[in-house]
Amino acid sequence: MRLSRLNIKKINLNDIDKNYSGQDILMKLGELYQYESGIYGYGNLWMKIQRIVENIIIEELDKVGCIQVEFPKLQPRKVWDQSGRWSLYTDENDIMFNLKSNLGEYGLAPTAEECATIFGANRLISYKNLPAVYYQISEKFRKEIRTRGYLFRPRTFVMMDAYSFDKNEEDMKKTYDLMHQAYLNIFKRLKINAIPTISDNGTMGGSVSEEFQGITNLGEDVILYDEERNIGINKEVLSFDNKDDYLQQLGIDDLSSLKEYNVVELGNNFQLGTKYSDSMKLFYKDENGKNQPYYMGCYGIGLGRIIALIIENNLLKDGDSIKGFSLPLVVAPYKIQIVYIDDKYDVALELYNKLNEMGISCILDDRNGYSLGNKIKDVYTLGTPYALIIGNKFDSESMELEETKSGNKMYVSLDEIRKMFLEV
RNA sequence: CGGGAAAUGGCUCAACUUGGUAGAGCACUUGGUUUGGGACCAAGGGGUUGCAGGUUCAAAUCCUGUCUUCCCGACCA
Repeated sequence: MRLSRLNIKKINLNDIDKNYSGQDILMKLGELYQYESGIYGYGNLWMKIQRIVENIIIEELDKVGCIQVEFPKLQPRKVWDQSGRWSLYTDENDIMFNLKSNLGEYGLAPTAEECATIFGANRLISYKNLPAVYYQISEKFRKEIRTRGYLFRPRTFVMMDAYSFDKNEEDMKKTYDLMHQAYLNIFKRLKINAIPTISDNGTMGGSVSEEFQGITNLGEDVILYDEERNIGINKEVLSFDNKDDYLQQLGIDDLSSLKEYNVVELGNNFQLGTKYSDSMKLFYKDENGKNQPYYMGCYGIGLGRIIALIIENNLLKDGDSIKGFSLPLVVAPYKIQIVYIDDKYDVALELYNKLNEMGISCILDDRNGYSLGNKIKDVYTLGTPYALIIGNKFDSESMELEETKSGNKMYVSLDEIRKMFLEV
């Protein structure tokens, strides 16, 4: 990408939000825009990162046999009436945006159990079709009473939600475990420390659930973490009447050995059992041709939260002041940002073309009127992991490559760059 | 929904206490000099101070209402 085409705004790093610096940098650049509380527009950088995160999630889910689909964002009321959750979501919890029109009443998807169950039941007619897992990655809409932390808790956000169908409880648990493992793989690839955590089941119904909590000092929740077994327990559980049941279930008897972390909920998985199959009266035929309920599970991952967490957890600081951030290589849409002094434009352009040909995506900072120093500073504000600096002493066999996260500089040839980025 | 805070140019803020019709830095435009770690000089554009009402000769400033945004809590696949 040529930076002259991106039209980012010049920013003053003294002005940025001290709490959510990374996201505020994107706001000030114009790469995020807030229309009103909790409703955002996303720029090039955010969307490119999102596509990468999506692809990693898709790859890992496909690996365990999940099927990518898409359910409607505009959901007819009758779909929600079928499970009896319309009033729960529009009155009692008042979480769903709903609207009336001359065509009828609708809700903007806050989740999709009903749609998924209908969709699944339409084609999972026989026990021979089971198990099955359908998932989508799409925007969700929720009337969050209080938005918070930019994209950590907005009112519209992108989420992966999956729905599993099984013959019985035992199979449901197997699928649940399979998804658990897929989640661990996803977070591992994203370089995020996400801890499987026990907590309250909420209003989803079903008996078993777990959260995947990402460690960040901006976190809303507090968990106690058992490092040895890589399992956490939400601190709120300790105030429950039946907290001993939870602790016993986990085999925890000494709370003092657990570490406390602030976390943000990145994923949440549930064993739903037959709740939706029963309430919506949607069944499959067993070996004897009799109706049987689906044992379902649902599984969610918040993409926006993942991206926000990655950005906020990888800030670059100079003392107390924020310089920018540095994306982990796996999620960086552009791996290298080429900055040059004006009379080295030809060299820079040639390198830009060669890197692109090699399949190493990069940014060419071809803006006019910027000093080399200006351009280097903007590498940090865009989060690009590496800066290729082309100055007076340029030597094609020993080019200056700065790793922004560490500030370390190395001197490499094009061939060595190829090895670094393509043969990892 | 309970508690708190703030609304002044694109951004971050000042002026409000003690009323006299708005100012700085950054950003933007033009010209010139710079160009290796967020340069400089000169000129210029942009705000009926969130909205409505009240007090007053006079309101960004005082009073009332209201909308919005942010923070704490409650809530929350």
